[in-house]
Amino acid sequence: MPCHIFGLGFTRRAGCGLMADSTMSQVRVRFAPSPTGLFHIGSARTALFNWLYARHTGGTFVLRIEDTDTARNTPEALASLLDGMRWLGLDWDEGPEKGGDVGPYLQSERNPIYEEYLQKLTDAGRTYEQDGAVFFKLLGERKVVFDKYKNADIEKVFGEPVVIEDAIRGRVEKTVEQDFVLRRSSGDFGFHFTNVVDDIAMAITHVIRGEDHLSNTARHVELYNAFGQKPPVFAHIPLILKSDGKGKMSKRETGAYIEDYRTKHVLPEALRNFLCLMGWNPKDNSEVMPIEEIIERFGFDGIQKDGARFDEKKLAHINTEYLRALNLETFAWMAAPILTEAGLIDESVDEDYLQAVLGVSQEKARDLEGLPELVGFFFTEDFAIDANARERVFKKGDPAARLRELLPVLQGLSEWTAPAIESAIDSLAEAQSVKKFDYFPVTRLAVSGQGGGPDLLGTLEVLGQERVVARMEKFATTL
RNA sequence: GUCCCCAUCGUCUAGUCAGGUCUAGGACACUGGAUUUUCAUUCCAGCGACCGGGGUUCGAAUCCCCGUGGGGACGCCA
Repeated sequence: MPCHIFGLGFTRRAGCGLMADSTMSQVRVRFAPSPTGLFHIGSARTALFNWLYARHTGGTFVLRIEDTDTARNTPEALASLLDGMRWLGLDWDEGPEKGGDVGPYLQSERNPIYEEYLQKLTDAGRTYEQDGAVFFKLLGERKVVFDKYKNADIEKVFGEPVVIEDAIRGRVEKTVEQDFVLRRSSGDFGFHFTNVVDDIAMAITHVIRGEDHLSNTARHVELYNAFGQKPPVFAHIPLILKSDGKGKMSKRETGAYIEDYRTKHVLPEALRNFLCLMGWNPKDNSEVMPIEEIIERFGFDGIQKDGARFDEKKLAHINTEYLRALNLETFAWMAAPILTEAGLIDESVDEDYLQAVLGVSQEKARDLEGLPELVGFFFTEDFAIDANARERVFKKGDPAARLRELLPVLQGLSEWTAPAIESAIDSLAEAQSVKKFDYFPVTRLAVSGQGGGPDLLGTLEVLGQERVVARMEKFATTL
């Protein structure tokens, strides 16, 4: 069967098979980053939207590494990228480590393919060489004009505008005014060329990328036209803007890298959910929802046109919601390394005790990052008494007296459970004609050094009678 | 400077394509109140926006034009 997706009559490549008959309408999207730095939040969102669209349509998600800039690529950047993708749960169907029928998936290994395509352009008279580089020759009238931005005379081409069919923005017309480089004098191929060639060779049907590429797209359509190829559906998604000030979220912005969120122990599912909401929404006020539901509902018509400012407070909120929703086993599994890292526990920790601590603490935790601070007193006798908390506690009533009254009661308690402790305090309060409330703050301060924290009765139960009594006695000596 | 995209609460957004149901809805943040052992949680309430000006229309957040504002691109980077 002739391969008709290559208009210029290429020999059949592996990719052609994918386009045969019944799978003709199969969606194929790609994420095509260049490994030149840490995995950026904006890139991650682009990857996410491609992934969502592929999963939504049952299509294929291709990961292609655009590493043609040999001077800037690093193996670390590639590792950061693949790691970040995995961390966010964005699995690719074809690409590095995975293979596929239209590989290789590293542009640095695709030179023969580029040579072949370049030859077609040359045969069609659409290229020329200048200063050792190969340029794409636009069609149209040429004039040398003064360019104010570049402050120089340049040759401009006045040709027909190109039409971009954008799934989000509609029909966009733009004229490409200058020839551009296909192959650099170094011998490396340029971005516009490799990007388009690969999208053709990999049978990409939808190009979902940041709006910053919209003006490049005109050049790309010129190439598609020159190749006699029908351009894919473009979908230019809005940029993520920095949370304050001007401009898009760029390098060196706080929170610009996926790595930042990993070190802060943000839950990947929470970050992913938040990122879904940056420029897309399901139109019915739903926000926090399982990824399966987002996949189900994702589509171009829910995508916003203007840039979205990054709001870390909303991310924090969504992260808290995910954290609270975790079952105890998962919560414990995630918490253990963080507590270990903070030096609070080691391998010798009693698993049941750890579970009990986390059980009473989970509903108070806002994030995993702050967990060591929240539960530190469970694991050491060497905790500080918070000065502000102490001041507040001693501001009203006679907490010292309450502590001295409660101490013997707790000491003599035969059943050490939260309900038993509570009823003991109830009886004591009644006998002393004070409110039960009066016993709590000072007790919390004595056993934890804090003014707030996990449920007090639960905390006492988990801590155990011996330690509670000892801590109260120790605290009493400071009064 | 040129070209392209965009324009609803402080922020993310619904509503705009098919004009009336919008005294513009939700969420985050903020403020107040209730509950509570807690500067936690939960609940309730409040605050708070259609960028401006023209036009079309009985009627415009919604359509058109012009301003203005924001974003992006203008590399032998991707």
